[in-house]
Amino acid sequence: MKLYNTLTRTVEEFIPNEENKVKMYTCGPTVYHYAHIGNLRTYISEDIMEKGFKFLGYDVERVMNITDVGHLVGDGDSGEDKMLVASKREHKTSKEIAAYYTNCFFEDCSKLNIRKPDVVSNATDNIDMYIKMITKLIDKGFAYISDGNVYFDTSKYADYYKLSGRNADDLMVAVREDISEDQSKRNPFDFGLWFTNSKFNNQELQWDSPWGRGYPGWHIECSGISIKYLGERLDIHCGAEDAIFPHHTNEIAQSEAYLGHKWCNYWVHLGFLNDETGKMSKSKGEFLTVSLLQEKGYNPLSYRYMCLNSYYHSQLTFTFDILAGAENAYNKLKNRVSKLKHDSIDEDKKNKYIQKFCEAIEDDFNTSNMITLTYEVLKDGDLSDGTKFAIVEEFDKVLSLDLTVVEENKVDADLESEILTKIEERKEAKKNKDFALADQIRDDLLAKGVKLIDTRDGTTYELV
RNA sequence: GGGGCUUUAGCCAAGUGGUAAGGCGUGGGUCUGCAACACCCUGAUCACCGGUUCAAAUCCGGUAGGCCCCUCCA
Repeated sequence: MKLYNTLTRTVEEFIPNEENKVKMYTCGPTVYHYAHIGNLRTYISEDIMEKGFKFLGYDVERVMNITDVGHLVGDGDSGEDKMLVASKREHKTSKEIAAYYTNCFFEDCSKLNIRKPDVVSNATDNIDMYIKMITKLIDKGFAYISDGNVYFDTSKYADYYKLSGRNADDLMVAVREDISEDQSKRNPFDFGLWFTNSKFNNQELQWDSPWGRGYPGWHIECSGISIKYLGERLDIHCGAEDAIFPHHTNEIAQSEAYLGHKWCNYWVHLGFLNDETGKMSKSKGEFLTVSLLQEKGYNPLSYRYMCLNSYYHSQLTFTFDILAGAENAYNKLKNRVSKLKHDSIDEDKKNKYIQKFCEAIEDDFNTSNMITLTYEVLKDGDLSDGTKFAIVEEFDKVLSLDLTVVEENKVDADLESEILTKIEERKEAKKNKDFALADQIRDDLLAKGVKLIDTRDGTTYELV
């Protein structure tokens, strides 16, 4: 199994801590608003990883957090906590906001056939763990208290920059105009572990701690939840590429300082989905949600197909033209599978393709080649239809494109008999060379959403 | 200012040393009363310059463009 590791910037052979077992942690969403399809791309990729490992026979334990506290609003830090803004906007409590958008998030995931991880944990449900970690970090000298807040001292942790490949001298402090430097820190890149005295004073969610009533910093959340549920040695930590610095950098520092040994061996970063102007965001341009795609008539799985057509590590640009192309390809592919007869299955030939599919998984989750392989199967004149179908069914355990799922004919009995009558009438009209009538019948049905398909064996229909 | 990633046909995209997978679209054809569907055929020397090599899209150096990050983001 080959995997690109951000720690070394190379593709490495994946060796888990425990044989045949993968412990993976995946950074989850901040639930103050709907997820856009760029957010969801990350979870599609992680879903492929989880299912890919399982397909290869690994026992996968996967954990995801839900960030329901401690995030700032907008692009600057002049505002308030994101959860708070949402609660004001919608006249709900932070808890209600989080519950509502968490639910929406998993509904979107479901539409994209993203499996819900085994363990999903709210940031606010693990406060005791953060306090335990912060206490130990202070005891060990890695953290200090200043102006009521607890900070991690980056100067005490030698390998602080190993993930990001940067160094302290070259980093700019508060590089963005709308961000001011926190004067309470000893070193400019120290980060907050616990706040009792933040610049955002009306934080709704607060907890008692040894340092006073307050709330946790963002980074401690992922470390805490990961260690709590997956233990001291993690195999894979996933997240989007923008989290490399500072989020994942800080996670490594605080976790390894806390544990006293190496924490995670493989860091996997998912490429962004950009729009034509660059990074997709909720405040800029069209807010692209799964629901919006559906309103525009697209199948969410076309978007999944679009994502799987490329390498998870690369950036991808979204336009509706590209999505339309993907939808076209997806529909054609699914259509071909649906026409396969369910005859005999040749297990040997099937296994050869399964083997090739495993090789694509082992090639750092080469989803593009998984799809290509699907086309190869369908084209292979040496395979029976039943064998092809059985192979595609196996592939779809990872691809999750519903390739072998037959859409239910949502036609009620009355409409069906009407359609069949019309088809007979049209057949009669064609026989009498009354093509005007034949075309009229075809157009009438199409207006009702019923598309006729003429074949050598007669006329069938499908709903459009 | 610094760090990282990236550049393959109209579009999406695979490919990490041996003369460019796959898909969408286009064009042509078969089928059809016509059309749709389906099927067949159809396209690039890999941003540019230089180097290493018998041999480079693939390695090295440089130039140009794009994207991400530098205390909110998937």
